[in-house]
Amino acid sequence: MFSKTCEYAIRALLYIAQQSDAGHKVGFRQIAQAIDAPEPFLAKILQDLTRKGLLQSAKGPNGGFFVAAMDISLAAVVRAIDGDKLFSGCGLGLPNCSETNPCPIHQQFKSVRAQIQKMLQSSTIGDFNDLIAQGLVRLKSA
Amino acid sequence: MFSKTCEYAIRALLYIAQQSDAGHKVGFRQIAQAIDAPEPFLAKILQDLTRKGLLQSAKGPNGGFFVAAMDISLAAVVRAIDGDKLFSGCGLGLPNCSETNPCPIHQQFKSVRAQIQKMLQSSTIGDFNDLIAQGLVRLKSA
DNA sequence: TAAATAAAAGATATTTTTGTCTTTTATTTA
DNA sequence: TAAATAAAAGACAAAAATATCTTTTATTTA
Ligand code: FES
Ligand code: FES
Repeated sequence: MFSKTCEYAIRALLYIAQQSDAGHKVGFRQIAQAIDAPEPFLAKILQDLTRKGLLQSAKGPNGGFFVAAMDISLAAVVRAIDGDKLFSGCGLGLPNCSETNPCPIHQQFKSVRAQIQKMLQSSTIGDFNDLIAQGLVRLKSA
Repeated sequence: MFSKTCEYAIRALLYIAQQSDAGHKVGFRQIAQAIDAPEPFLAKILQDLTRKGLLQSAKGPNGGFFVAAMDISLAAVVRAIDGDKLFSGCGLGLPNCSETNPCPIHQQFKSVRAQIQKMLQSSTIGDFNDLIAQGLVRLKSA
């Protein structure tokens, strides 16, 4: 569904959002540990998210990553990392999905695609702060 | 959503099913042309599908690929090629998606996943024969 | 100002996916 | 049986995704 990069990005943002909510900035090592991601790879992803404005960072002692806008949708994150293929691309990989030139599964796929978009559009990275803080959901395996 | 391999597999099966319905066996070159796929790569995929019984082949003159069972579901094709990650895997890439140890988006994702499965389970490779024969849907771009 | 801290950037490496080429085997028909 | 046809198999190649390592830059605090 999502690329590995995108999975790490979402998990990292959810974690950082929760930590920011609790008043903490976090370093990428700590984030990598919290979401079980490879450190240098995650660092790259965080840099990218920061450049794109989905995340903020501060250098120096007491620095780290933090979230300023809790109302960024998961859809925005997916779009930033994976592009909008998931939201408008053809299910069978054909170019230019359209009503006038549909592939066999176009109608059915279109509706599924809309469901996915709805799900991602209606959740923000701040929506899960409490669940995460209370330990009711996980961001890593172990 | 699906891997490129899986996209080619579905498009190829839909094409072969329609041709079989019309009484024709087809060679992999013709299939590659019909669905706009790289010939040798497609040949590999067809071999794999044949080994797995989703497709039949005949060697020699007047040979080619053909479909014996029109009632194979698209879900079975996806499962054969991409495995069942799409049907039971975690949306955030965590191992062992489960109710008791859910990730933040588990509930929402579970329902989307079920939608996808329903769509793929309720369509068979023979369901589109007429639409394809009438040229009402496409299997390639140009 | 010096030292410590932490992110940013750049170069490099590995793995997986996707795509290609050549040889072999099986089948049919003349 | 010989020739033609077509898939099967195996080795190989390129591209993209994923992951790692090292150096640089900015910031804070003592
Ligand atoms: S054309 Fe394939 S999903 Fe729209
Ligand atoms: S645990 Fe993530 S979708 Fe179920």
